[in-house]
Amino acid sequence: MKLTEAKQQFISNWGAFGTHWGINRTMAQIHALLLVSPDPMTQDDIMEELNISRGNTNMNIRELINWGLVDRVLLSGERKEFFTAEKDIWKVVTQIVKERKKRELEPMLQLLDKLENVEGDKKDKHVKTFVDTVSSIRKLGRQADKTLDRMIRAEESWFVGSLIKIFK
Amino acid sequence: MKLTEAKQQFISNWGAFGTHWGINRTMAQIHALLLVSPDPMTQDDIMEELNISRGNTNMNIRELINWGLVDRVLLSGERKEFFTAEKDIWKVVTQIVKERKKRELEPMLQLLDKLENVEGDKKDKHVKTFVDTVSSIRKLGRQADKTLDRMIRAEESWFVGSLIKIFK
DNA sequence: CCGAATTTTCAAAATATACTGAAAGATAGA
DNA sequence: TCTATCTTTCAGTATATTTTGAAAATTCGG
Repeated sequence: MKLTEAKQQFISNWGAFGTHWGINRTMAQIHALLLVSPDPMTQDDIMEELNISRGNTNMNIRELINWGLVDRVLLSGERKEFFTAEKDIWKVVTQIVKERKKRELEPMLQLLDKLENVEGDKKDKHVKTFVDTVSSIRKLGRQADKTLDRMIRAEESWFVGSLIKIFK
Repeated sequence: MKLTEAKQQFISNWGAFGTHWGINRTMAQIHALLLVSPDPMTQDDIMEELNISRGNTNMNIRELINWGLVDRVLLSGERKEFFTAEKDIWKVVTQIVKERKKRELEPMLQLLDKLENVEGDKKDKHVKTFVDTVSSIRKLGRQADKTLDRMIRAEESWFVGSLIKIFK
């Protein structure tokens, strides 16, 4: 397979993959493109390569920057802004975990804390089932939260341990 | 907070949470409802509780059954079908991991294997960056795949280890 | 086998999400 | 400061996804 075709397949599949995880197709595709591009690219480069509008490109680059996955780069002598993606996949994963934890897991845990204190008689099976379920989700969530913190700090844990051997 | 209100908040937030992870709102809400319901429910119960149509209810229940998160239950003397959700959260998580691995991770790994064999001169920096990126994603993915297998088998690993202490 | 009860299907409608492109805003060199 | 270049915004449009509801299919007791 030729590079051009391989690149297209990678980008298109990465986009589809992203949509299964609540990430919009274009954002995932821009990320994929930058991941496999050796040099920083401009908005116009990206627009052209992916056949998308200026507005769309701009919006999704910004979002990628917010997620900490893409950086703005200024090349001396160039007026335009260039963009580049972090290539160390372990860092990419860590960054995504960090953000999703903050945006989704933590608010969910706060909610569960609140819901666990529902009024009512624990002998009522409806109350009991509700409290038990919420409580077990909360516990699992808290545990995951702690573990992910450890992973982010990249100091211990099996996952980091086994992966660090491969990547560092 | 009263049970009714708590239940509603749980269901509605679980639905919103799901959408961030590529799961449709209704499916997540039905799951949430069944999770906190002590007894099996019929389609009509669910329709009424969540104010959704028969078709929608039916389709999403089926999908939850496909995911292995909900079971059809036949109560003796009852013509209607009843539905119930697995309440053991660890089993729920394992089941979701198992399915997503099969549906998303494995196909992605197959693609990456193929793409890593792109033609071309490795000294060309475009080829090199492509191959390096694909290769590092593939390696991380393979590692994750193995680890998740272990987690599914629930026989070892930090995560299981630390969680099993809490849940079993 | 009949027919009422129940479940499933799916085309059409509703809703939610993403994308475009032109205009406004910002920036930097002359 | 002025102007050409580049970036950002956002209302309108397009696309994708979800939901409805009525009709078709299935099921089960008699």
